[in-house]
Amino acid sequence: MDKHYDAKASEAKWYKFWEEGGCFHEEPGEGVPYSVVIPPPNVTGILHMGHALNQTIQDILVRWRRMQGRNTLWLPGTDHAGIATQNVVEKALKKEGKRRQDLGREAFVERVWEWKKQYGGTIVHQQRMLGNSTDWSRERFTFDEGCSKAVAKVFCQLFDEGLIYKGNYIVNWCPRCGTALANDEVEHEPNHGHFWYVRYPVVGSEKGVAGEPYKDYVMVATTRPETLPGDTAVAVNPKDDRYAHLVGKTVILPLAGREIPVISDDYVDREFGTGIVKITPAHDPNDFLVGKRHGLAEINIMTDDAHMNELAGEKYCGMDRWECRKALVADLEAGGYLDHIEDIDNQVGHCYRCHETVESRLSKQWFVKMKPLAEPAIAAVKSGEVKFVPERWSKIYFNWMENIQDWCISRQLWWGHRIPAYTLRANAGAGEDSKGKGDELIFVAETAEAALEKAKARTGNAALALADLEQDPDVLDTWFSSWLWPFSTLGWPEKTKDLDYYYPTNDLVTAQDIIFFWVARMMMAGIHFMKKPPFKNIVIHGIVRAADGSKMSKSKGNSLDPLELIDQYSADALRFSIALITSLECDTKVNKEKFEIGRNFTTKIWNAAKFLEMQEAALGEAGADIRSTFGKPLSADDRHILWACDLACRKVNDILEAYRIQDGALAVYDFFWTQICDGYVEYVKDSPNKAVSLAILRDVFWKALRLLHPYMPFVTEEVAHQLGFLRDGETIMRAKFPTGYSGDDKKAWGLSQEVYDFVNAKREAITAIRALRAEYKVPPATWVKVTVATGDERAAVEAESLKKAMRAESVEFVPVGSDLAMPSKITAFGTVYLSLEGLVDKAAESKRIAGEIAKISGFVKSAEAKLSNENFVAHAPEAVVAEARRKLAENKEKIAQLEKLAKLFA
RNA sequence: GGGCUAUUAGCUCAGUUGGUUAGAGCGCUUCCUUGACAUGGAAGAGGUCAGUGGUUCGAAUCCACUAUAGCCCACCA
Repeated sequence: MDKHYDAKASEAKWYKFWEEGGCFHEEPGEGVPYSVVIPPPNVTGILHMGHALNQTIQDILVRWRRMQGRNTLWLPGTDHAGIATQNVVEKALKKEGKRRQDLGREAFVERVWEWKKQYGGTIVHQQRMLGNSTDWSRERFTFDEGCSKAVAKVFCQLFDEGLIYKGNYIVNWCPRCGTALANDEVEHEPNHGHFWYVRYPVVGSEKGVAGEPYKDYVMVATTRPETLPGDTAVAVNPKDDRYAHLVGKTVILPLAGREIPVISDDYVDREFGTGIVKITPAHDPNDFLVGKRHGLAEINIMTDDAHMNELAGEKYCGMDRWECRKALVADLEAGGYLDHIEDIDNQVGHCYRCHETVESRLSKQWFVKMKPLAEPAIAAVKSGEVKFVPERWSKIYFNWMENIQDWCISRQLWWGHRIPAYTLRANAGAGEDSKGKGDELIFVAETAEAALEKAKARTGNAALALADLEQDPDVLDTWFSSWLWPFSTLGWPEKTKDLDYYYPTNDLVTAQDIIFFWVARMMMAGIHFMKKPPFKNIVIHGIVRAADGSKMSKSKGNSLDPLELIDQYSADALRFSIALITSLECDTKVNKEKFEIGRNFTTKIWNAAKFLEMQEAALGEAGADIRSTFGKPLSADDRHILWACDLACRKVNDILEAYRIQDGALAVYDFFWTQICDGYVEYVKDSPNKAVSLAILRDVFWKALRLLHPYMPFVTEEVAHQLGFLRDGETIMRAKFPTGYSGDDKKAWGLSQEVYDFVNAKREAITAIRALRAEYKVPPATWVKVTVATGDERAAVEAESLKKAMRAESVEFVPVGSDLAMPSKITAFGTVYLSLEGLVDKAAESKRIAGEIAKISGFVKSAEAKLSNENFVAHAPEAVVAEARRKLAENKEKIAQLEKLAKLFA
């Protein structure tokens, strides 16, 4: 083996080997399936720490299951990310001085596809750097042919079932981009605004003179005076005694002169403003809901680009909204309607793309009725059919699902799945019955041809042609394709073997921020279209944060780049470190130094492997099989490591079964570093039976590598080959994941908890002597005399190995209770005494001892009190009581010895 | 305002149904380049588990309140 591990070369080599060798691929058929779909990253994306965490967890689960022998599929892919991708391409166009409108829809979409072809693979290549064992032969794209088919079918089915409708709704509207924005696409920012107090005269009251107050009016406070022409009511709280007498009356809308009712609604906050609100259903989301409850008219007074329309009144028609605000406020003042103006700090929504102030606006959009879909999805989690890990996330899921709102699925973009709804062009013969209530005739079908047939049948006009149909210009929300991801990627709506075998998937691993957008919707779609929830477990992990706890973002410059970390430390180091420092329970703060853990561990593994190789070479018996130890006597240390290995194997399996990725990393780290390297390797160096010990080391090493493989795929593969555990062409990916030793083997080797504890006790004794040496500043070169008071007859056998470890010229054994005045420490092995032969400063030592006695006395006192408490003795488990007794006795003995010592130094 | 979560060593975090004198990594102190490894080894210092009260023989763990921090939703006319 080389002196240093070349991670870069190794990682490139093995990934190529795995991918080209089809190691990530399985065919449906035999065995128990285990499948996972990746949360598809945006095709515009580049790999960030969130991906690294998310995908590391998935790869650990997937590699582990594969090694267990499950027929495993981890399906990769990307999301077409409508608005983000369109934005990227628009930016590129801008550099050429063009807008998308200059190209026209078709050419623009073509242009986006070209962009995708050229740059869309970036993240897919970056994922390979992580070592993901995704089956690239099944890679999908939410906008590929199959997924598009699925989207069209789903839309049509939901429409036929009456679950999709087109309706007026209040949406966040960006006047500059000309599109509806999802709630998460609106950024709220603090704003210094004003509160305009406006008087609405009560009908029947006398009109005052201009500039003077009306005698009888209601005072409304508003931050949006320009929406006043759209008011269709004013509202008060039903419990507000101040205004109870007004409810049911009508008031005059200033300037417009219309009469509007005074209504009462719980939405109104008595404490805020004047306690009276103007209701503008077409321009405020809350007012919209109030309007629905009270059957109010919705008057849209603005155009798509936020200019006033004719409904705003002749004077304001054509004005920009801010211009209108000025003009209208001036007119209110002139008319005596304006009482006063107040400063107020509030929040105003901005478009996340162009930063224009978002307008709440009534518009025709497509919606999915969510309630009927949500109910079975709630039930699936309630019944335990689908589980959240950690379980608490189900609360958040229920909270959202039980208050679910209809989903606005139309977007005024060009890049995305075109809505499969068609209307007849104006000049086409539509037939008499299609006109009437102002509703347009809509034909929803998966293809234009099918829509045409429907149109012909509906209108009775057989002469209609495709050219007479006009497709809805909008596209669907990106999530409308991702919510089908677990089955559309397996071939649905076709009946494929993959779908049959791998659906439902087993685990879905994602961060908390898309539980609503994605997880909940996948649940609904899976249950509705496949009749089965799309996965069995939903594993939610935290978010990766910067060292100061803030979100990582490129603009802040506080983000770590996983690719840089891979370059500097290796993919294994990145994976292991992130697994070790991340708990599912909460967010993770990371800084660069954290990744040294994984890098150092990689080095440790490499060096330990070198040790094994060298020792075997020296012995001239390279690669002895564990079977060569059968029937041979094993030392306590040999049996100790075998027991520890067995424990580790069981532990890691149990831990991964419970998705405790972090604990698994810790367990395997501790097993390798503490048990194998610090413990057994140190023993092997001086083992009296090296051939046997090396065979054992070889065996536990191979088990450790396999336990580690899900976390550190590359270095484990490399070392497994270097040490000859695998032949050329074989891979650790397909090696069996260790489950521990058989009961028969353990019996034959004489393994037991007792032996394991004995060796731990022996090591404790060694540590105690080292500590005593350090306390009394005995130089390392000085060989000391050690005495051990023990009743354990096994101890004497260890005298030789103790000598070396303690750097003792002699180790003497005496019976328990021997009266020795020497510095000592009590261990499970026995009490160890260190002969100093007058090496210390007596005064200082005497003082130190006094302090120590005081400290231990405190404990003895409280322990005595505890043990004299009848209730404790009666209720506490036996082992706890026994342990307490033992500790008490031990500490009493400690004090006795210290007192002897004190006399010695007095 | 509604919902959720956190507060344990200087830092980042474990601590699984309540039960030893509360652990790990990093950092820090001291010592050690002995043939796997200084990206290492040995030893050590450092915590009244945010606060107050309650339940209990026993609380970091369960309950209530308080303080502080964070997240999500709704967002204020």
